Order: sequence, then C-alpha cells, then structure tokens
Amino acid sequence: MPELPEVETTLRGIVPHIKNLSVKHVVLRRLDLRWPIPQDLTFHLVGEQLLNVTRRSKYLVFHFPKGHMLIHLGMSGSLRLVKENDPIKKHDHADIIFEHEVCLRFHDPRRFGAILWLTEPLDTNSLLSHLGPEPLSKKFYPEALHQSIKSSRRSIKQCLMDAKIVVGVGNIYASEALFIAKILPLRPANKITPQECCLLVNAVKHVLKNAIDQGGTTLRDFVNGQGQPGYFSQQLTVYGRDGLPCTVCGERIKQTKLAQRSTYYCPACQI
DNA sequence: CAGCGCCCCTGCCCGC
DNA sequence: TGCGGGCAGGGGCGCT
Repeated sequence: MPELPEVETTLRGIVPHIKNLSVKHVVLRRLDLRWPIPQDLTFHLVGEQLLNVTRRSKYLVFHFPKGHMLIHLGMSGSLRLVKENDPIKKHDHADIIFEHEVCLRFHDPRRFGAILWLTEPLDTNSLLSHLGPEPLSKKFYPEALHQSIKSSRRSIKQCLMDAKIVVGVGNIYASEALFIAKILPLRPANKITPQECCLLVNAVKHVLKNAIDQGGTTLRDFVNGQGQPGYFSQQLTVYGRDGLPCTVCGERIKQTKLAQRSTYYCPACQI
C-alpha cells in the first residue's frame, strides 16, 4: 500500500509508456471497489487519447479530452504495465488497453482503491477540492503548517496525516518524519513551536524525497509500474522497529496506537 | 465544527 | 494442519 512515494513511483513508471496513446479497449472484471467503477467507463475511454497523467495527493489523474479518470490505490492497489495477453492473476480487476498492446493493469486485493470518471473541473470535485498543499511544493512551508495546527488539540501525528493540513503523509512517513524532527508523535499540535514546524516541514520533505529516490517502500507487495519492489524499507528508522535499538542513541524504539494506527518513536531522541 | 471511531476487504502471521 | 484473532501502507463518512 502505497503512500505518496509509491504513488509517485507508479506515476513515473507508467507515464512515459502510455502518454499520448489512444485507448483501444477496457476490460473490467470486478466493479465493486471502494466505490463502484462506473459501468460506462469503457464508453468514455475507448478511442480517446491519454493526454497526460498527473498526481494530486495519492490520486492518479489520467487526463483525457472529455474528462479525467481518477485512480486511487487504497491500501493494497498497484498499477502495472503488462502485455494484454499476460495471464490474469487473482485481484486483477481492470485493464486499460492502449495501442501497441500496451496494457495498464489495476490489481487490488483489498479493494480499498477506486477508479472514477470525472467530467467536472478537478478543483470542484469533492474528493480533491478540500485537499491541503502538496508536501513537496512551496505551498507547504513552516509558517503555513504552524498556522493550520496552532489551535488544534489533536496530536501532531494525526495533524500530519490530515489531508486538509498536508496531503500524502501516511502512517509510515509520519512516524519517520517525526523521528527526524525529534518530536514525539503524541504531542498536542497546539504545543508545537514555529521552530519545530520548520524542522518538521524539512523532515517531511526530506523523508518523502528520499523514499521517492529509492523507488518507494515495499512492506508487503508494493510494486512499481514495471512490477519491481521499492527499497526504502531498508532505510526506515523507526517504523516497524518496536523493541529494536534506536539508530541514533541505542534506546529501544517504542510502539503505540494513535487513532487506531501503529505509531513508532524513540522515547529518548524525541521530545 | 473539530475530532473521534467505524468501516470497507483480503491476506498473512502468530498462538493454540 | 486447522482455526481464530489481530494486524496491515487509506480515507470518507456519520456521529457526538
């Protein structure tokens, strides 16, 4: 399951191979994802040229002349480029087949993902219109973060994972960024100083950039557009390391639950 | 209205 | 070897 680096890795892996190609046909094997795949997706896509693919938050946006196809990978989704006649595996729910037998195959065991067709402008869509800044953009900066969390009584980790505050920081990278910034995940957001916001913004950008450079994190079954795993999991400093020594000070990493999500931190390094 | 918890679903791992 | 419980990277939604 993909966090932002995995979605970005997927995007970079597929764009050069499908941009400007026309859709030949569409195969939908299962419609019941998080929301049903629209029955008429085939009608909207066949014969149309894919103008571009972009990313907003963890949504992949496929730009067509008459609308946008939105794909979200949920917890377990992946997109791969295959040959049309590659054997179908369990949970291969949809194929978009382009010219030259280029086939984009959507695979998602848990079916928390989504494939949607939008005709309204992107910025008026209810899934996209309320999203906060992209973490790697200049719109995510220390003063803005401080402004948006300074009166919140939630924990800083929950705020980091709130897409209205900043998009794309999921459960793994929230713990990792807080470790780098030396801030305890449970700290109330309204107690985070402007100086700490600066550390945190830098940490979020650093950890996400790093993960993208490594091709994303593979915990279970993430694969990029070519079916290859990511390598960032070898660099995780706290996530999943409950009881193991902190890489900085040697203290044992602790695990706790925050809003039903596993949370890891070093009780010595982080305050 | 901020914030919490539920829930969608399959697979995997662990303990008995 | 089988079974039940718990856990997993997301995030919209309904309720308080």
